Amino acid sequence: MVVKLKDIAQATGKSITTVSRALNDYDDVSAETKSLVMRVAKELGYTPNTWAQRLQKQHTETIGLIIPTFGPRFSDPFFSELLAGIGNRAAQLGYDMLVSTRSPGEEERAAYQAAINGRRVDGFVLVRTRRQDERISILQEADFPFAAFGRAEERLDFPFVDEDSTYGMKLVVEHLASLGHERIACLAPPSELMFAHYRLQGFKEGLTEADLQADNSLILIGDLTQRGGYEQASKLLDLPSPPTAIAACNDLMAFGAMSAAQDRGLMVGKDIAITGFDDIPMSEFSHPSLTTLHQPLYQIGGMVCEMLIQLIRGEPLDEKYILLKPELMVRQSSGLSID
Amino acid sequence: MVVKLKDIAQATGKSITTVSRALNDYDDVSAETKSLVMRVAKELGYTPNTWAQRLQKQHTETIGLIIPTFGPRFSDPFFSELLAGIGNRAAQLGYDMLVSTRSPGEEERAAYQAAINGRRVDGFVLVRTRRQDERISILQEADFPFAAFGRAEERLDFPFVDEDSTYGMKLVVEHLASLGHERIACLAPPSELMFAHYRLQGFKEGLTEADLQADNSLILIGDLTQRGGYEQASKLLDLPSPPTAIAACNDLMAFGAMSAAQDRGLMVGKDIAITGFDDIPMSEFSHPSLTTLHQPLYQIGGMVCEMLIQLIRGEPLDEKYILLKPELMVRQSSGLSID
DNA sequence: AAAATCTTCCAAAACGTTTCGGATTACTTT
DNA sequence: AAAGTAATCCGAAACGTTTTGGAAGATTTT
Repeated sequence: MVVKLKDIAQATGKSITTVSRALNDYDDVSAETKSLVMRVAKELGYTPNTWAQRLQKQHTETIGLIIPTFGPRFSDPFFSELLAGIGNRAAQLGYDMLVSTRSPGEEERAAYQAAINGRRVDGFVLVRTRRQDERISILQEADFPFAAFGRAEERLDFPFVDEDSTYGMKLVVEHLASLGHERIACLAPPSELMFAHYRLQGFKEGLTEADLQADNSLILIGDLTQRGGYEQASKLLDLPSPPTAIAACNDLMAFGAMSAAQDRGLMVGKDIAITGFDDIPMSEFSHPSLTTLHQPLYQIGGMVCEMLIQLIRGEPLDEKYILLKPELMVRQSSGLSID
Repeated sequence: MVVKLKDIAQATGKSITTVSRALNDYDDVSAETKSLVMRVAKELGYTPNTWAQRLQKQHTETIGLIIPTFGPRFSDPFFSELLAGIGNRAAQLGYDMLVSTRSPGEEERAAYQAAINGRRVDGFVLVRTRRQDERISILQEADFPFAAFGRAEERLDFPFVDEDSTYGMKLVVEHLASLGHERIACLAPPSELMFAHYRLQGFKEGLTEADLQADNSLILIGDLTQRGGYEQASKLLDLPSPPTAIAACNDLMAFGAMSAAQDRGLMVGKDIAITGFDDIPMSEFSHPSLTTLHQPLYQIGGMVCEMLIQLIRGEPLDEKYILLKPELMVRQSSGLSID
């Protein structure tokens, strides 16, 4: 049988109220009673019933995270890093994390609504923001706390952490241009994703600044997976005049592109330059190692989580908008100067 | 304001009881009343308060997953695949998933105790079983439902899914031996992990069956990360007479080993053979692509989850013990015959 | 016409906790 | 000795739901 307050009350001869107040360290309970109650509670192995507590206190000490997926899975290392960052910070701050996956659309909407109305979580971490992001409007209308990794199209006001993707892609293009590349292709993410916008913008600005011609046939959209990168890069490489460099908008697609190049007998880092974005742990160990932009995903997860919890607790936010500068990690895949 | 049963009762002129029963489709409510209640509930945007429901019903429709970590993170793609499998199956069956990470020891124990006593979840999925696994005894003593991915040392009786690692490693050794390798090294996992035991056993049995000498100096323990694989493989490669093949016990270490070899100017798949275990999505796209053992992690996650939920619901289990045969995926990293 | 059976409804209790608003006792102060 | 103040304690209400055990009325059976 599970021990409840009543049992402790009986064992100590005190009332339920007093036991409760003793355990919560109220100061209208004598030191004596407190220590008695504590001792007995420990002896009996008491742990509070979470639901009763939550029903009463009206908050859950739980944050929610609904990962948007297109296929059924989210095995993207990008998410695992982020998830780890969020989860561990949450644990440190005494919060649980409720995780699920939904594909954007009716299902996702319903999941948010249910969680909000059922007060299942105290707030949400939003990841991979989209241009017209209905999640944001749902949460804002319900006046429900959330913090996001990523910005939104319209200048909606909510706390976020984001990296300056535009800046990052400019760095990459500048790097490639400085190596002598003139036909630089881009593997872009699906355009409804907010970061697709920023990265593509950076890519284009980078070309302009390097006095290079933008060629739309060299911008292909991939689904962020290795397979997608492979397929789109194959198309690029089979063009009559293929690019000499491919800037992928995430590492996974870059790996796919590397495979496509290697399958065509090209030596990545010599015959062709390939770059990524994210710097997932893998990229340091691939062959050749991947030139990419470092995002401290684990830390970012922690930051978003902390923001959210401050928001939930009604504490003032240290910073409401955080924009990080990604760092260019030059490795082998971009190679040396091509001339 | 959040809509509750009382509001619907008021709006319809029925009692709270009737409203509750109408919404739950009891058959002592007239069809008329039911549809009225349903309509009004929809109009008002009613969603039940989860905690009140749980407090009353005494179950949570939530499964727990505590990922054991050594460092602070769990960005291992192995876990993300598995997590995805568990989470999606759980969602399909109407369950939430509560995820956290703890490093084995006091912290982990406390997390389990709190979740059990606070009835925070209905059951646990246990991953990465250990030889003396206190989690199992805690759960069994509390008579708390759980299903595991992995077996345990003592023949404790609990439902599990596992792959036959011994068989898998034998396949690998056989494959390497058939290519002419005689000095085969092994990158083993920390020995307290249950699967370390099975994989090492398979490795040794494989050697015996191939009439090869086991050489303990060729068995090194790594921490399952790329970095660990890199470091341990470096030691092997710097031996006076280095191995010609390295069988790593997971893909991540295999990738690390590949880097170590490549950094020494060796061509993997030609100068040295390297194999992995798990077949994470990455391994198909690495260069060279990795010969490894395929485990359907996503499906395994789903299976364990389903077992657990059957257990929770008191339904008979389709199968209580599931042992899967991993499949050898021969790719480039093991190369061709070496003579 | 009385008794039995359905059908439809509901008041009240229960789940385990926290909190509100006193109540009691003991100790100080007048 | 009476009045005031602290220090402890506790009964009852509340959180929002489900379930128990019946009640009321309509219909059928005897």
